[in-house]
Order: sequence, then C-alpha cells, then structure tokens
Amino acid sequence: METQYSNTELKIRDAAKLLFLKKGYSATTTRDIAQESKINLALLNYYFTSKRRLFEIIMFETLYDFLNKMVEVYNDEKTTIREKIELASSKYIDMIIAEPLLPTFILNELKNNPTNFLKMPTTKMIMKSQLISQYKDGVKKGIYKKVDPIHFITNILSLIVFPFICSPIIMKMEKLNKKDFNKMMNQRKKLIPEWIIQMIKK
Amino acid sequence: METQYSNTELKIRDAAKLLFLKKGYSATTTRDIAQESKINLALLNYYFTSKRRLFEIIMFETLYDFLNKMVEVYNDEKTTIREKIELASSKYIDMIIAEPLLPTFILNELKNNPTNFLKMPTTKMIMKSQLISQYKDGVKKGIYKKVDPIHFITNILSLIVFPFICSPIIMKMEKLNKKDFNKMMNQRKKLIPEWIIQMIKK
DNA sequence: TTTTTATTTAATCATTTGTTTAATTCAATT
DNA sequence: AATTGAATTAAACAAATGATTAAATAAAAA
Repeated sequence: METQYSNTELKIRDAAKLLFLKKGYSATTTRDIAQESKINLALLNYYFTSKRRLFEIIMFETLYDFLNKMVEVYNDEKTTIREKIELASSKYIDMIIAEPLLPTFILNELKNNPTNFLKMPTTKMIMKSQLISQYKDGVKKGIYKKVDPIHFITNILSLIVFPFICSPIIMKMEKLNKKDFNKMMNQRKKLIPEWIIQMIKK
Repeated sequence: METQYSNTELKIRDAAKLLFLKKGYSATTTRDIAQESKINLALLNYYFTSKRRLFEIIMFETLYDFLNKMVEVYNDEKTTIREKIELASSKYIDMIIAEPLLPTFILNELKNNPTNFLKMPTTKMIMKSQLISQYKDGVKKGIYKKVDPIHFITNILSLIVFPFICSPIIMKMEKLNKKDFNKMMNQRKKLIPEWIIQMIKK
C-alpha cells in the first residue's frame, strides 16, 4: 500500500477533497480545484482524466478510511460492550471534530450513488461484529431487552453522528459558537455510553 | 394565507421541489425543471425571475412547514412528556416516510446557507417549549437526571431523524428493501419514547 | 552532451446552462 | 368584432464549464 504520489497530484487531491466536502460534487468546478491547488487546469485531466474520476477516487478513499476506523472498534476481542461504546463515542467524536464535513458528505453522496457503498467490504461486517454478538449474548442471558440489533447499532450511530449533521441548527437554537458546540460534543463522549446501556438494560 | 397560484406556476413549483430535493440545487438545471413540469423553459424566469429565487421560495416554504409541524407537538399544554415524545416519534416518522428526501435536503442546504434558518421564528421557540420546561421541572423534582436540555432535545431528534438519513447504509447492512425499512421505522415509534424516558430517568 | 520522456502551460474547443428577446397565441374586456 | 394585456413559444445570447491540444519546459536516460 505504498503508493507514491507526485507533488502536484497530491495538491490536486487535497484541494479536491476540501472542495468536494465543502460544496459537493456539482457545485465544485474544475477551475475551483485548479485555483485552490494552484495548478494549471489541464493538470487535473492529465493526472485524473476527468472530474468524475477524481471524485470517485477521493470518494472511495474517504469512505474506506471512515468505515475502517468505524469497524475497528466494534471488533476488539478483549473489550466489553460498555468499553466498546465508550471507545466508539470517544473515537468517532474526535474524528468528526477533526473533519466536521465528513458525515454530511458521505451521507449525501451516498444517497446519489449508493453503488460506491456496495464495493465496501466493511459494510456488512458491522452486523457480524463482536459488539453485536456480545449484545445478542446479553439478550440470551436476560440482561438486555430483546430488540433487533439493527436498532441497537442505529442508536449508537444516531446519538454520535446526528448532532454534527444538524450542528447549524443546534448552534442557532442555543447561540453556541463552534468551540461551545465541540465542548458539548465532548460531554457526549461520556453521556452516550450511559444512555445506550440504560436503553438496553431490562 | 390564500395565495392563488396559476396552473403552470404550480407545475413549476412541484417539479422544482421534487428535483431540488432529489438532486440538490447545483445538480438541478433549469431545463430539468422545464422538462419535468412540461413547461417552456422561459416560463421559469417569467414566473420566478431566476433559478436562485425559485429555489429560495421553495426552500423557505419547505423549511417553514417542517418546523411548524415540529414545534406544534412540543407546545401542547395538556400532554405529558411521555405523550409528547410518543406524538413526536409518531408524527415525524409518518411525515418523513411520506417525504423521505426532506431531512437530507434541509440539513444539506442549511449547511450551505444557514441564513435561511435565521429567518425562521420557530427555531428558538423549541428551547422555550412546554416539553423543555416539563423536563426542567422533572429535574428539579429529582425524577430526571440533570443534563443540559439541549442533549435531551438532540437525542429525540437523533433517534427519529438519523435513521432516515443513513437509510441506504441500514438497508445495505441488513438487506432490507424500502418496505422493510419503513416497517423498522414504524417499530421505532413505540421504542423511541421508551428509550428516551429510560435515558433521563434516575 | 544529446536524446528521450515526463510535466507544465496557455490557448482553445464543444457543451451546457441561466437568462433574455421578440414573436405568437390565448383570454378577458370593451 | 376589436382591443388589450397576460401567457406561451422558439430561438438565441453570453457566460461558465469540462476537456483537449500543441507547444514549451524540466527531468531522466543514453
């Protein structure tokens, strides 16, 4: 996996990712990308043949990295359910604070082109992860309520990711700036595991 | 509020809303709209002066209707917290099942243009609603845990809305079709109130 | 150094896209 | 029936946009 990119190729990648995340595919022009990366317009096609191809490359990489980081946590053999949820909350929130445009971008371009997601091997792995079998065990033992695991995993994701997606609304409602909002999300790192556990407990 | 639209004006509105919701602003062309509504291209500018203006009109109406339906539930004087959450779950889920592209559209175009949201009077009303003061009362009485109400309201919205936004992912993970997915969301109408109550209970 | 290959540039092409114009049709009023 | 204003149409314009070309420069190989 040690692909070597030329300097200009990297500059184009970075600029394109930034703009695609910020404005989406259609609203981003090749000239925008050329300007942002300070390269000649023709170099975009020289290195990536077309805008569409450039987008798909970036889309794939972004999705791949994101999903990998997600699944990692769920499959740790040694940790308990609670620890996994704590880790997930903490890691995902950090991850999205570092790259806040990610969720909207992924969910958006996914809606337009769900095919890209099919190619990702990690997608189905989530439902077969350690976390899910630990939850099913708990149900069998009568510790947890019996609810379809899809709700369980959906709830975790919802409580972590959704606030970022509607951050403009939250910030407006509560007159928060970005720093305040991030503080709020950092609080949630501890709150979400508590909530989730309480939700499933009998 | 009895604005009268001509027939063609309505046709343009409907087609535009459909396309803007499905593909977003930039990916929708004026010719797309003309074709979808079966009107002459020039009529778009005749009735709405520009694509941008047409978009803003539709955006405003959509947002306005959406927010109004939301706040309605939270401000009922007679219902309990539990009933409000039950009503919210039920009503919002029905609403989004009927118009599944709504959440992504709103959250998306909001990110690009948060100004539109400022104009909405209903935004700040949520944090001053009956629901919130009932929750604060519960905290005072020691029935509920003391957590910033913004988390409370965020959680309700997250559990209701987020699954729709990431429905392509959920459907892929569980091999569901649209009907299955809606069934899952209908289950959540009863589950979400339980979960929320358990989350806040001491 | 010379030759060859890879990279970069400015200019241009062909479509697409938002908008306008001028002519035409339709509907209501006199 | 004649007139007037609104609604509709086909055609075209100008700017934007994705892509290509051919020439120029830099880097690598001979």
